Amino acid sequence: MDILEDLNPPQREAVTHVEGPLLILAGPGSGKTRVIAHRIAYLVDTAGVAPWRIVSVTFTNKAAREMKQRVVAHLGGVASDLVLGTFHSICARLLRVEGERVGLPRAFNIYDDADQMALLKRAAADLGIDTKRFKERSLLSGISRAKSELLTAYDCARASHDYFSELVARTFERYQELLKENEALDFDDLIMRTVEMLRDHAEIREKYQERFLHVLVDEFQDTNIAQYQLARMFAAKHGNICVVGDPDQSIYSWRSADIRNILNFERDFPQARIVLLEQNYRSTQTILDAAHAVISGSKERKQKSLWTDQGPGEPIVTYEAYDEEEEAGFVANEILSLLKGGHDYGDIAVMYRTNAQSRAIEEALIAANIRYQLVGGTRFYERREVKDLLAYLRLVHSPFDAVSFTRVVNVPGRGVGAKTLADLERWARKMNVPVYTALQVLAGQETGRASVGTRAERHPVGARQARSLIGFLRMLDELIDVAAKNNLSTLLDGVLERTAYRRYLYEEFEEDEADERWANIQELQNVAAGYDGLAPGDALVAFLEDVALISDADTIAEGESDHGGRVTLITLHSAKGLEYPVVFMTAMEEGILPHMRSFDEPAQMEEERRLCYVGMTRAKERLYLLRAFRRYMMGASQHAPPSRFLRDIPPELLVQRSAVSDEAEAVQRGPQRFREAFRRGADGPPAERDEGGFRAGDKVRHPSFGDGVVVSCTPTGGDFEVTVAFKGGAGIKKLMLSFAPLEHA
DNA sequence: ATACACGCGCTTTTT
DNA sequence: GCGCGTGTAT
Repeated sequence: MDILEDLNPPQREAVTHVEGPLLILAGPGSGKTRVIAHRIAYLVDTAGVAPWRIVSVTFTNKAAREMKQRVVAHLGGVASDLVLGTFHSICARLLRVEGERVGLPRAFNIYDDADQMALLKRAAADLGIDTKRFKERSLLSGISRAKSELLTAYDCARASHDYFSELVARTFERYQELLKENEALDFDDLIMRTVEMLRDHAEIREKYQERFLHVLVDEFQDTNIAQYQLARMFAAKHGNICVVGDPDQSIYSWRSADIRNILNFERDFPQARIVLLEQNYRSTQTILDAAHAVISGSKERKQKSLWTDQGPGEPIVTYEAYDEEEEAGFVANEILSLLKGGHDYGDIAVMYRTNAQSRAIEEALIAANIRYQLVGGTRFYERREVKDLLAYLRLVHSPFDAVSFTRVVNVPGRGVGAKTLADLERWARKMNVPVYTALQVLAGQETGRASVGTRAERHPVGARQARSLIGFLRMLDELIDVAAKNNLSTLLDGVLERTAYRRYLYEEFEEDEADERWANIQELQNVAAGYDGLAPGDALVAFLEDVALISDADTIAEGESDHGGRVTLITLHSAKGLEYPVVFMTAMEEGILPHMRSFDEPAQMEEERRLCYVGMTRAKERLYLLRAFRRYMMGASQHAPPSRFLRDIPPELLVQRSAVSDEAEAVQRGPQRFREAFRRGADGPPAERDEGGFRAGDKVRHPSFGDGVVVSCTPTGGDFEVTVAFKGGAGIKKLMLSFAPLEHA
């Protein structure tokens, strides 16, 4: 079979082991996606398995798409019969098909994080919870964690052991009621309800268990208990379950991913074949050695090696910048010379621990005129204008969706304020009907003439407000009508037209901001147009579902080597599964990587280590490990010592880069020396060495910004803020200098 | 009902 | 340094 030819022996074993459970432990860059794709092709071509009897679960939609492409390359069109997607998308599909039989509304909406928060706030408010003391976010994550272990609100209540967990249980119960009222499922529900459905309904369970001859799970180390349970249920009849993962790349425990699943797998399937993929086809030996040195610092880890026959390649470049601005400047400069050296924009990624760090990098890249794409941050589908329009579409799909209703009932403004809305909601609750129904009743009362008593006795809303509300209801009904008869583009046009959304944008925002937001809406129209081939009802369902389950990482442009490439700015988490010839890891500092929130939890510290490992192993040819001497965090400038992970890397693998060696060395030695270097740098006479630091007119030289003149120096707390005008393009910079001797020296 | 001003707490990571 | 919620003035 020719598909086996270009595989190494363990890969070949992983592909051809057809019968029975299989655990593939695959190091980074070991070709695991290829192995899965080949395995699917092998199952179909050689083992004669019908594609529709194979279910293959990936972590992101992008991974699913990639997988599909690869399988199509082997198998052609029949690949479209595969059940291939993320846990969430596969479950959503299953629930659409079977959900009605188990009591799910036929048109449920899927709530994303923001919707969940909105709902949770209501639940907390209903219960009178002091959200100053108990954060909505932690209540929600408590609920989420419970669901990912298949626990119900009732289970939680029984297991609650302190006040907080009791509160979580109570909030959970109310939150779940609200979801039901709104005809919505959250992310965790998608999994949990599917598991419950299969558990409680024998005929549905048997149907799928009979059907799924082979189950494949990628990124197994990132699955939670519920997902593992689901995979096991899928595979229960035929027992052909193949999971692929790498414990060293487990970085999602905060999302309830349970590293124990791998151990449990070995326990649940003692006869499972285990295959280790250790040969790396991605990185140079230098990068692998450094990454290995970092991950080896982890305790309780299965010893696993990584090797390549590629040779050592370039040393890893480290650099300590003065602050994040200079760090970003270094990145930009280095990118420019890489581009000159023949690299393409698409070859390069800049990675960071937290999204907030992207700003400094972005500014530097803009200044240097370097094209980039930002992954994460304010995502397209989280933009206000996009969410508004989606809320309209969701209302059309399911008018009982109160979260969407609340969002747009007064957007654009139509004179329905918070008070009116609250009155309406209270009234609806009194009658024990959804808000939408209450609104219909209200409309009936206002239009019908046979009214008894005063208006206030019927509904609690003022006349003007009632008119606005009825207008909104009529519009919604019209749109529902439009949706039934027309394609999705027409529906979206209808929404825009009837709401005069464009006018609203230009009234609400400055012109250029309105332009930008309108462009986003046009982009949304482009996406919607892609569904115009489907029947009206199906298109809306498919569109809303795709949008709810899509993540930003799914839209990363492929690093095509044409001239349209862009430098990628991405968090370490989102970078998992990707690879780039050149990788910059920024902010290799204590407090950032590892993050300060991990300091008191050894298990979390281990996860930070794995995160660092994941980042390093994204690099194919060149790796940069950068840090800044001080960094602005939460408004204040703070000194950050180098990351402990840097210390684990053998020095012979590293080369320290500096712009001007003397000064750069001073930077590394701390502010005292740095200041001296600063003074010494220029040709003028040294300023008086009084405690005030610099004086206006002092000539200075900075390792990155070059020569400059001090404009002012003002003491702020224990520090001095020095403003320097630099010659050439660097402009005026403010630098913070500290006189306190630092542990750094 | 809306518009603006002020204070507060906080930032991990995302399907 | 920013977004959010609360408070006050039109």
